Amino acid sequence: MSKHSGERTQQKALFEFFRELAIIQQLATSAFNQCMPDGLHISHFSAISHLKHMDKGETPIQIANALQVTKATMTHTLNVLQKRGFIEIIANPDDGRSKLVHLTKAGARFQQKAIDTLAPAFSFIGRECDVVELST
Amino acid sequence: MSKHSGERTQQKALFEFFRELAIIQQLATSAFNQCMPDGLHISHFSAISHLKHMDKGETPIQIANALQVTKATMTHTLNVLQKRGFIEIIANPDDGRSKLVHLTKAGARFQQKAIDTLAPAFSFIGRECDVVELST
DNA sequence: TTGACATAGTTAGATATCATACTATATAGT
DNA sequence: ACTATATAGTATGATATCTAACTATGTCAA
Repeated sequence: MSKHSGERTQQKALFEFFRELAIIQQLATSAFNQCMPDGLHISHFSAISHLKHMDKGETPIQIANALQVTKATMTHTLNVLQKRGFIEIIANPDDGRSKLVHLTKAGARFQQKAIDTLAPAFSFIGRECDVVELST
Repeated sequence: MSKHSGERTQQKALFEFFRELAIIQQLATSAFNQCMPDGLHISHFSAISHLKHMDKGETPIQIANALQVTKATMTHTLNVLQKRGFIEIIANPDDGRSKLVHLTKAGARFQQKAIDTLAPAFSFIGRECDVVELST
């Protein structure tokens, strides 16, 4: 096989890999979204989950980077969460340009509620695959 | 460790797995989209790529199922592609409710152009990982 | 100190996607 | 044959996301 046809084969494999990745992720996203309580989206859950892990307030930019979305998108997401009362946004005392986002008690309750709602839908994965090893 | 805490650990691992999956997919999608020629989106590339693999005309529903999007979304995607002249949509002779989608020469050219544009941006993966084995 | 550049966040406009409701055609059971 | 149900596709309205442009604040170098 020529070097060129090998590269083409590899290209094809790459594209198919990413296509499969997109499909799996879309299926998971769809399933998540359909289970999300109160008409919220997985992006809201992700932001709140990130905040819960962090415990200390994070800047919108930090959250955007962690979740790999643009800062404009994060502005939008945080507005929704603030209107719902799931987060508090205050000025960042260390940087006049910036803000700090904190999870509220209601936000933490929502996160737990979402997990409880989602878990049954995904429990089949736990039955099929033993992924406990993945967590340390 | 109690059965319950084991389940919770597993839950956490699952959520983190899907979060990572979403981030990787979002990075890949973003990179794809930034490289897409003519201001098109990866969804257009995916649909065209699917048609190219199929060679025979497919119904919108078949394409939607293959790419895991809703039929409403596929209607939208196909409208864009049709306006660009990348596909032809005809009535399905076997089913009065349905249609058949065919790739045009221009559509095939676009697909090749997209691959040529995308390949350099993703070639680093080929250098880092030997994924040739994945393709059969 | 001040001016150039960098960074945080917002705003505006575009688009992809979804859920829902609708039309038209097909299929199956009586 | 007729009616009920299912399926293919479209239309509508909502939302999440993106890019680009903008404001405000911080940083650094001359």
